[in-house]
Amino acid sequence: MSVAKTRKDREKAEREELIITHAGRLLVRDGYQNLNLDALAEAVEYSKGTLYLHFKTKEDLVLAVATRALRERAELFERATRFKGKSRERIRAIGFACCQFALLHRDYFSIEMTLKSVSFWENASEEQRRQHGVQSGRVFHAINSIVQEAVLSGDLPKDVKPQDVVLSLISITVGSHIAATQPELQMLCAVESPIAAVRRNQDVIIDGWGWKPLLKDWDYAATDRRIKAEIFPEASWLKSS
Amino acid sequence: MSVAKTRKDREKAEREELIITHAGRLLVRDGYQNLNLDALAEAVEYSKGTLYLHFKTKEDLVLAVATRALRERAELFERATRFKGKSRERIRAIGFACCQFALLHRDYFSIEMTLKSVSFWENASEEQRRQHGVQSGRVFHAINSIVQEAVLSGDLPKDVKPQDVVLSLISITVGSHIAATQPELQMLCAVESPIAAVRRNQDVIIDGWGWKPLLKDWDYAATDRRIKAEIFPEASWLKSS
DNA sequence: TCATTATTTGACTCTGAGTCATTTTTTATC
DNA sequence: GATAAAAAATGACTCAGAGTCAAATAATGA
Repeated sequence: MSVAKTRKDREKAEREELIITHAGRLLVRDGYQNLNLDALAEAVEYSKGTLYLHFKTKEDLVLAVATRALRERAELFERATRFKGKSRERIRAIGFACCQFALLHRDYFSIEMTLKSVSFWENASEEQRRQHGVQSGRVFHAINSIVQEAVLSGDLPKDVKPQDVVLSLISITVGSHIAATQPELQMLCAVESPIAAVRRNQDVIIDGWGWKPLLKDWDYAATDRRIKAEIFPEASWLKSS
Repeated sequence: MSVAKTRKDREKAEREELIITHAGRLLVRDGYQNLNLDALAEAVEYSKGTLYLHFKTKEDLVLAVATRALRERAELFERATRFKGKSRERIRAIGFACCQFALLHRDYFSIEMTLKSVSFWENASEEQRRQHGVQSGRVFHAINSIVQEAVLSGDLPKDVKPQDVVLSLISITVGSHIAATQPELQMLCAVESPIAAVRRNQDVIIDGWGWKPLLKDWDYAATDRRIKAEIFPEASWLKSS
C-alpha cells in the first residue's frame, strides 16, 4: 500500500525524504522557532509553494521529521527484542538500543520537546498524527512484550502491573535525557556523561521494581558485550569498564 | 535590596506582577506560540511599549512567568525540609510538595517545556536567567540536603553519590509528569491519575537506591498523613487509601 | 503541433514581535 | 499656580516569516 507504484509517486516520495532530511538538519541547527521555510526551500532547491504541497503547515513538517526519527527508534527497539537471554538482559538490550538511538540522533530530544507544546498538535494534519501514533505504538509494544514476559517468568513480582513498569521506564529515560542535558543540572549534579546517567537511572528503577537478577547479582557488563556483539555490532560507544 | 523603596519602585513592581499574572494565564490558555503581546497589552490595560519597558523580549517575559512559578516551588520544597522524621520520610515530604505544586500549577510543565527549546535562552536577558538560576539552586539544595543526610545516617548505602540520587529524583519526576500527561501513553499504560503515577515512580526509584526503610517495611500512608497535618494542611488532594 | 491537464512557482497577504518619535504625565523651581 | 525640564507611556510603524494563489511552466495526449 505505502510502496510507491508509479514513477510520479516515487519522485514525490523521494522529494519528501529530501525535504525531511534538510528540515531535520536545519531544525537541529536553528531550533523550531528559527526554522525558516524560505531558507528550507532554498536548501532543497524547490519553491516554498512546493513545500506546502507536501506539508500542510510548519508543524506538519516538523512532526514528519520527528516521526521519521521515531520510526528509526522503533526499528532499533525491535532489533533489540531479538536478543536472547534472561528478561532483564533483554530489557537491557532495549536500554542499549535507546542509547544507540540517542547517539545517532543527539538532537532528537530537542525536537521532541517542541511536540509537547500546547498548540503544536492541533496544527498538524490527521495523517501525520496517525503515523506518529503508529511508531509510538511499536516502541511501546517492544518494551511491553519484555515486561510481560518478565512477569510471567517470575523475574518481576507477580503483583506488578506491566503497564506501570513500562511507564516508569519511559519516564526515567525521557526525564534523564532532559535533566542530564541541562547545563544547570549538569553542573550541580556533576554529570560527566548524559548517556551514563540515563543508564544508571534505568538500572536503579529496574532494581526498584525488584526485577531479577538485581544489578549486584549479575555481570551486566558481560551482557552489554553480548548485546553489542550479537545485536548492535555498529555501536562503538560502549566503554570497556 | 530587592525590596521596593520608593513609591515608583513599588508601582513598577506591582505592574510587573500584574503583567506576569496575565501572561501566565494567557500562556496556559494559548501556549507559547499563540501568546499575543498585543492581546496581553489589552488585557493588562497598558500599551505594548510599556510591556517592553519591563521585559526585553517575549522570551524574557515567559521566563519571568516560569521563574515566579519556580520560586513558589522552591518555597514549598523548603517548607517540606522542615518535616521531622526519618530521611526517607523527609524526602517523601519533598515529593508531597512536588505534587502540591503540580496541582497548584497544573500547567507549569507545559511552560517549562518551552524553556528547553534551543533558541529560548539566548533571547532572554542576563538578569532573568540569573533569577531563574537562583530558584533552581534553591530547589536543588532542598533535595540535596536530605539526600546528604540519608547517606550520612546510613539510610542510603555509603557508596552512592548524593548527586546521582538527586539527579535520578529530578529525572523521574520530570519524566513521569511528561509521560503521564501524554494522551497516547495514558491510553497505552492505563494511567488513571498522573499524580499517582509520579508518586509511584518516585517510590520505585527510591527503593531502587536501597533507601531505608523500603516501601514494604514502613507505613508511608501514615507518613503522608503526618506530612499533610504538619506541613501542608491546605493540601486537599491526598486520598485516604 | 497544439490543446488540455498537472505541476511548480514566487510575488503577495497577513499576523505579530519589536521600535521609537511623539504625546502625556510627573516633578522641580520660581 | 505657572512654567520648564525630565520621566513615563503610547501606538503607529517596520520588518520577518508563515501561508496563499493566480500565473507560468511542464507533461501528456490527440
